[in-house]
Amino acid sequence: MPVPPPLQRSRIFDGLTDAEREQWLGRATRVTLKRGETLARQGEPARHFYLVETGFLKVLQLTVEGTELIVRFVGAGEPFGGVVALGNAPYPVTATATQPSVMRAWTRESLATLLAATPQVSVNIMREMAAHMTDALTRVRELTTARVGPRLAQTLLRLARQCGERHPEGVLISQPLTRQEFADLTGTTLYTVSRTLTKWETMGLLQTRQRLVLLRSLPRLEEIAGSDED
Amino acid sequence: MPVPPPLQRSRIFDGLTDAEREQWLGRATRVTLKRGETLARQGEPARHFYLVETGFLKVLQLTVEGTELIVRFVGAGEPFGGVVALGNAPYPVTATATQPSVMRAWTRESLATLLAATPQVSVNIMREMAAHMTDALTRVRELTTARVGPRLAQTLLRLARQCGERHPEGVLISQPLTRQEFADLTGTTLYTVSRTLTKWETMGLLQTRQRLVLLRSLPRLEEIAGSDED
DNA sequence: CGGTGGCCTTGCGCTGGCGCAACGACGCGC
DNA sequence: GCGCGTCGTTGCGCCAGCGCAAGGCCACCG
Repeated sequence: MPVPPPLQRSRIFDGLTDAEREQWLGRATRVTLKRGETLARQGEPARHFYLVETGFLKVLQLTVEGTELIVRFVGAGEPFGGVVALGNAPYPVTATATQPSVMRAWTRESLATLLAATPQVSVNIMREMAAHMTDALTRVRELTTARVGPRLAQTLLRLARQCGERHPEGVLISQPLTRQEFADLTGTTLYTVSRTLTKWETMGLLQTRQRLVLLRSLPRLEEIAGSDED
Repeated sequence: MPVPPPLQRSRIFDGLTDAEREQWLGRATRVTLKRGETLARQGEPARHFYLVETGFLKVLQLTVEGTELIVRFVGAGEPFGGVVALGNAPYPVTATATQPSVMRAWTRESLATLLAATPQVSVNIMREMAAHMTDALTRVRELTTARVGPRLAQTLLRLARQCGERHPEGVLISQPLTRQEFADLTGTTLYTVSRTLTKWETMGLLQTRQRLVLLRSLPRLEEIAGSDED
């Protein structure tokens, strides 16, 4: 049985032999999710470690008052729940499929066994986590120092890196996102997002149709992201 | 040679026998820092893993433009640099002593050897890191939703947890911090911090002398922190 | 003891961006 | 084709909080 490419290329398996990869994948079960279904709920005990085979997840944190924070998106080849499944803390976040998705899942026990056999993977998981940490700190820094314009530009560029598709006229952010979601990611309101995007659209920097955004000039967006103007 | 108490109690060594602890500490070297000296600089290769024996560190992230973000403080018994020392990424942050400090240091190589012998420690490190992640996300959420008042109250309460000392009239934040530092931690300006603290002082919620803050009513501060008023 | 430098306070004017309200566009189901 | 629900746009008023500028307090030093 051939292993699907995205899993082969997952950074989680960096430095492993093909045999070791097979060993991991042989122990996994498959979970399929419909659009909108939830994989893990904040507060529930973390029983599994997941890897996205195909699809896309939205990771949320819910506050006591019910407001939600979009933590990140998880695409093909990316892991979810690695660290918590090792300790015995509950999931600190909720993960929901934003499109039909197929996951590979390992139980805590399999994970422990496999990590003991191939310790390189735990280093890879930590590396992944360190990257998320850097991301989170970048967000904090931007929120405390940058104005809305640059922050929104950053958000667009980050999304382009995470789920951008090459397109004849630029880079298309392949995930449909509402204005509210852009606002949540940027730390502003849907009104300001709407106003700013329409302004940039008239300037020719990008193009929006429905919930999709096509970035037409990465350099100029990077310029905005780096400056303190919008 | 008796092991200093703060290290004994470090969460990093949870689940270890006394002998295993001794094994770790026997491999460590001691580093002493004067006030203001820097232990690790952002961008430098991460060669060591540290544990604070006594003292206090300020962890900063510097932006390209030179603005600095206070990431966290590290007190006695707490680790620094655990994850990066495992991978081969450079330090993502700078750590500076805010008072005379004594550290224990392990090289990458010792760390790898010791972790192989006592894998529980890597789980402990990950747990620690997960806590920092939660902290960072809490900060992001607060910055995007809460007003300055509640955020500042949160900051004070967090500091009280990290380095609070019982005091006949309340809890004293044992670290001297400038208004600018409170502002950096809260995501506001020194002006607003000053105004808010003086207001709370007249209300009897707290008392400031020099750079020290004495919290006199945790319940009322928690109330402010949780509401959307100030 | 007077000077110097670092930190804190506070009055004041200004504005970025929030958020209501009203309306428009689009897709979907019946 | 019509109605309904979701999402996006935009005019407008408003205010939280920023940041300058001026002044005060305090510690430290020669």
